[in-house]
Amino acid sequence: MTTDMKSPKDQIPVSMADDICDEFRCSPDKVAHWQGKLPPLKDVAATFKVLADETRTSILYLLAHEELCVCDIATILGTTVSNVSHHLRLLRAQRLVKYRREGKMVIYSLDDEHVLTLINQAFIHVQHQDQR
Amino acid sequence: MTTDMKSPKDQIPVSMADDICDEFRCSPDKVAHWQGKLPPLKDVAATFKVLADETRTSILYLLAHEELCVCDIATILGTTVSNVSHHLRLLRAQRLVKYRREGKMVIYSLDDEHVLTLINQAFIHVQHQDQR
DNA sequence: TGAACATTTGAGCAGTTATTCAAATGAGGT
DNA sequence: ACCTCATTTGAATAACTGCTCAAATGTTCA
Repeated sequence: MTTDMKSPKDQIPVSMADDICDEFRCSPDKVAHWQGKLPPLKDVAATFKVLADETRTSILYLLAHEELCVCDIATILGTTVSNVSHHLRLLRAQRLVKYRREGKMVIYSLDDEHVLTLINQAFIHVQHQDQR
Repeated sequence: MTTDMKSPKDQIPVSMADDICDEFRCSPDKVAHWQGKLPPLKDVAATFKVLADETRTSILYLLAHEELCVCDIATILGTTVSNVSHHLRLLRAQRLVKYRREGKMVIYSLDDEHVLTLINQAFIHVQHQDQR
């Protein structure tokens, strides 16, 4: 899960970076128009990265319907408890899920209803793509 | 970009798989309820995977506003033409962008308005997360 | 035809990611 | 205190991803 994308320009010493003029080759106007106007798409991509894993989307989908313990999630998804726990840690860090202890078990539930909108939209997108 | 997640159960010989009863440990009812009821979240995750890269979301964002040649995209994003071309190939395979030749140049444009909904939702999600 | 430019392609590399295993932690029951 | 069960954690590994470079393809123009 990379956080920053490195622009090759950053590694070039300033003295050599005067080929900036070359940057405006094809359509100077179009290129100039976008100077510094790009929104923070890094964060957007990061959001998608969290959802770009079947195990994680499945966990979120399950928790959207009912709260579950780690063991149940692992059993339902047909994977290891350890594996699920690792993914839950990531989802917890993103504050997408919350948890509470109940005896020996830890019960997880959804902590962000809004991601469901995102998942549902992706669902629609898949169907939308299939009929093409 | 992985397509399938492997269930460990698949590698276990049938004779040993009779510990299936153990699968229903914590909440048999909850686990049973989900048997075969999970929607195709693999496709959903795959959709997110395409968008889980800053360069690609940036390309889509740019093309949502105007059509551009490869060189311009590369210049605006501050990366290599080659790199952009690789990403465009992926987006083309997903039918998210289309292209036409114009002289020596190849002009790319958006071919799927619906992904913008997804990107916009992700934007909202980011803002929604920031104020917590 | 050949030079110049725009784009594509393939190979290789470095960094990242998902999964597994083994060991550690925590909590309840005897 | 000990044993058992549920979960967490860390290390190790195999697979994947994005980027770069060099070479190939395609197109225009002289």
